[in-house]
Amino acid sequence: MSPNNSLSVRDQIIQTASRLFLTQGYNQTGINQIIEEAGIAKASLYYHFSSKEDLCVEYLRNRAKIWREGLENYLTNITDPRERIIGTFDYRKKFMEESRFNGCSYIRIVSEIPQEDNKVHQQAVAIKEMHRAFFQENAEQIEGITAEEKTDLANTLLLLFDGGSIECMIYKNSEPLIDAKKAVIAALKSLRSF
Amino acid sequence: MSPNNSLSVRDQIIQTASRLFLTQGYNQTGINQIIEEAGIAKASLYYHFSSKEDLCVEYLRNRAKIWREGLENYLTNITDPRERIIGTFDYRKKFMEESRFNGCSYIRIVSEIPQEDNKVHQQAVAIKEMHRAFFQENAEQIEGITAEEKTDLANTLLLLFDGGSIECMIYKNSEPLIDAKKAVIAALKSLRSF
DNA sequence: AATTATTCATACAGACTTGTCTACATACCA
DNA sequence: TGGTATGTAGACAAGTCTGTATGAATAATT
Repeated sequence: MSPNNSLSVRDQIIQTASRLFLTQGYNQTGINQIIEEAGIAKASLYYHFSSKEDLCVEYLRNRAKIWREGLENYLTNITDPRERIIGTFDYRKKFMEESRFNGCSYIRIVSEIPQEDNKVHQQAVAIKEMHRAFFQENAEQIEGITAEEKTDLANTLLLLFDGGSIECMIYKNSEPLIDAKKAVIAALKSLRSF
Repeated sequence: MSPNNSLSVRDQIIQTASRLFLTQGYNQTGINQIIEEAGIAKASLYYHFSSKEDLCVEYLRNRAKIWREGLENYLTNITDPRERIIGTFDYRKKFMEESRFNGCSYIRIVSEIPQEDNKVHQQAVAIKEMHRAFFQENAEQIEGITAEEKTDLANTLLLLFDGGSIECMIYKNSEPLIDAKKAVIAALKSLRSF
């Protein structure tokens, strides 16, 4: 019975909160604006989420899920680890464009909430760990290079991924991720086995 | 006549605001906390700065100045552009350690204030431009490579610089900047002239 | 010596914040 | 038919925030 669409109230809250957190920032978005733009009652928000922090944790989980599922879908049928790595940067570019260059939710949140004992902060760091693991796994599947080269490659990929994501936000265009992809290809080419 | 030291009231405000903006974030730091911890009156703050935003702009300018002067000093007597580039990552590591891994003020501020028409946001982007120009200038001084290679190198350096800075904040250690330096050396080595 | 610049302490306005509560309506399920 | 889950509207508490105002004291400068 949502006014706009067929989303459940809970999903309507998550979707509106995501849009506002991304375009305005977490601390500059109030509960009152969320409920107003979502078209739901305040009591409904607090029925589904125990606090604004809790809502933010769910927002981060949801963003991570959208990224993960979208990436998996994008990389379907690509098995070569080098191609999967390059494809990840292509998809990141697409993801950032679809988010209107506000997309790196975990960097944004860690910037806004630097306290390590905060559960929102911790959730953001956990998402970062997911990205690290992804690159580590794919680097490990590259054959003909040493373990050290694999680790170095994974670290470099993560740096280029984060740098590209953050610069997309700063410059409001996706050039940095094109540059990052170039650097990734160069890094892969400099490996012995390529 | 400051209680703690011999700083002027204005410098005392900047210093306290810098510490709090970095450790707590801009939006989670109130004017009242700044004046209390700086040991000055509220009227004194508004005598020197017309608003909190204005204070934040000065904070960003001051951070950029500290970085720029510290880097120039660190690179004294180093003329080879490759060595200057590598030295920049060494100094970034040092800088981040001294800032207790909260140091990338411009990324933090853009994350907190994503509105492009905001003067604080604009000042942060201006700092980023300074970094871009620095890498561009040094890349251009490398001899024996094409103009395109110079541009690609500068872009890669900026990505690794930002990625390393942000990951230092996320992981609260300087490993990412060690990794970034490694990647920089690899990128320089892969150039024809090296 | 007189003027101006700087600083103090503190009260206050006005708007905002998150979260609670009341009271009621609807939907589903047993 | 009765109970539970989910929803609405909106008032309210209790605190936060930025910025202004008042009125006096001290320091620097001319």
